[in-house]
Amino acid sequence: MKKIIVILGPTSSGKSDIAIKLAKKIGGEIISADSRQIYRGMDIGTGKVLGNLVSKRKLSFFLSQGIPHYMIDIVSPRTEYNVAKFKKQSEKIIEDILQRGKLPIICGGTGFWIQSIVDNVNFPEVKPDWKLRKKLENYPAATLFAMLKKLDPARAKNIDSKNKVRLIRAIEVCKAIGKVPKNSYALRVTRYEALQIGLKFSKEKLHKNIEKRVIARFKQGMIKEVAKLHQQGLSWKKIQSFGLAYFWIPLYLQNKLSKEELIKKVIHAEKNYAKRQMTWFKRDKRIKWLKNYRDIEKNVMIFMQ
RNA sequence: GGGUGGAUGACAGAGCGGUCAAUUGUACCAGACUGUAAAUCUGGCGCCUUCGGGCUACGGGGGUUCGAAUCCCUCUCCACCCA
Repeated sequence: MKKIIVILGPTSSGKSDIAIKLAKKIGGEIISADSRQIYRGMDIGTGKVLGNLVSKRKLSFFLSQGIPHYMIDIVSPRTEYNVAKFKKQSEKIIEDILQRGKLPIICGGTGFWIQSIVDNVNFPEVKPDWKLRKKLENYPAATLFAMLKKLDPARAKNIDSKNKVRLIRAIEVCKAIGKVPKNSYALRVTRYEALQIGLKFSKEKLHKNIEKRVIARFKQGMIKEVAKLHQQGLSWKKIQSFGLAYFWIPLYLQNKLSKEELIKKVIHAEKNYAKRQMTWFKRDKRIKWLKNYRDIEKNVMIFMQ
């Protein structure tokens, strides 16, 4: 089976550096699996550009050395993007990389997106029905759950009955194609043989890294970046929907928050985010958790043989 | 010096005689996750437990009461007002 490498980990774990080093060593090309780095104009806040990670100059340096990065800056922040699109698009890229005899390295922190490729998750082809969604949003979760139960008892069985976002999507799929296709959540036929490597840190170390990085980002002009996005016509609400720093900075720019509070909030949000990421990763027992680059390289070499 | 209002779990803040180990929010811990995933959602959160319950708790001390976080007295501290 075709082989791919995955480098994953929580925010601030230094994934990018490792991935680039590895790519250079073994002739790899990098596919970013990051749900926010896909957007153009969101550079500092998403960690695309940063001191101890990959500065813009550094990034182009590596690019010029023939290590391409895919799935970065691919759409405008106005675009509705999602896992299904990510999966389709990056699988094409993976095939292309493999065809050229190179090694695809998926690098990122968006667990769901990584899983979509590793487990070949099959998403139903049902586009968002905004009118329906708007209507359903008014109902309480219990009502939505009852609706779904009638439409598709099988899906109702394993859905989170209190999560409106999920319930609405499930109902949407049912309305469009009868019910949620079974294989969309039960059948997994893998397409690639993936070596998933996780970068592990103690919580203390990770928190320190996060603090350092957030402060560095502010120094680099993260606030200006957000102001610019707004100038370009993105509403505060839209910007806030991107989460973390993008959630809090608009409040500061509207004078609803002091700078000191802002920095605190962003650091806190990043730490919580890292925790959520780890919760996701922890349950995948196939992930090999490693600490230093040498071990990673060794494991990759063995895997490649 | 006089008066008034306060003191509640990590913090904020409800409760104002029993149904209170104490609403709620935040923080913290754990978890879920199949087309929004940096999103969305769930559970736990005094101590002990053979999971029946037991113990210690709403600033300190004392009292009233079958019963007090809730009422009374007093002390300490805080806030505001009058001197």
